[in-house]
This record gives sequence, C-alpha cells and structure tokens, in this order.
Amino acid sequence: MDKNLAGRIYRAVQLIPLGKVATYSQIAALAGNCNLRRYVGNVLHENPSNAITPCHRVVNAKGFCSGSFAFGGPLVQQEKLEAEGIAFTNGHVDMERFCISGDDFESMSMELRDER
DNA sequence: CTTTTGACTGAGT
DNA sequence: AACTCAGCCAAAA
Repeated sequence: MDKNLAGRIYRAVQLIPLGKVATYSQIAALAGNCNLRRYVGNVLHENPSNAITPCHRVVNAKGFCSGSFAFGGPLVQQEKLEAEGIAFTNGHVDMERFCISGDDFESMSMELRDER
C-alpha cells in the first residue's frame, strides 16, 4: 500500500467515463479521502500531461472550469468537453446530466481498488 | 518545525 | 444571487 496520493488521483481522473465530468470532491473521494479536494487540484496542476490525464473532465462543484489557465485555457476545456458530448449551460457544465453517477463512481472505485 | 498557499467546498452574510 | 469566511489536506519554503 503506497501513500502515493497523486498517483491515485491521476488514476481516478483517468477513470472518468467518456462523456461525463467529475468534481474535485469525487476525485478526492476516489483517491481515498474527500477532504483531499484541495490537493486534487494542486496535483492536477502539476500535471500538464493532459494526454494521459484528462484534466478537462474535472470541474469544480458548480460545474465551472477551474478558473485558472488549465492545459491551455478554460475555453479549451469547454471545447474538449463539448467534443466529449458534454453540454454547457450558461457557460458551465450541466452537472445534473453529466456529473458521474453513483454507478460510475462505484465502477471507478472498484477499478482503483483492483489496481493495487 | 512553523508558515504559506492552492485547479476546492459549504455555510453564512 | 453575489461576496466573504472558515475548514480541510498535503507539499513547498
């Protein structure tokens, strides 16, 4: 059992189903503790490797982009999400429809658990 | 070892 | 509804 929180966070982000988005809290919960939400954003910021880590599927609880310049800009994030099939409402992601459901969360959790 | 800070969140004003 | 405040955790200074 490694304490590599960042690794678990990355894995969790990579496990986000296509066409869905996850909040920092959910990623943190998948990483092991929902209170790590702050650290999730921090770790993702350290990882510009959006190719292996789809950071664009990670949004804040309001469904908005992180606010900061992510992998290229919030506009880029929106375009990426739209390309994934995620609709935007009033400039933010429609969380009611595209936030990962309990089943998705369960699947991701299981995969993360099965990993190590 | 103490302090600061950050891609956050929820509650209070 | 918009803004402020405090709580949370881990890493870097």
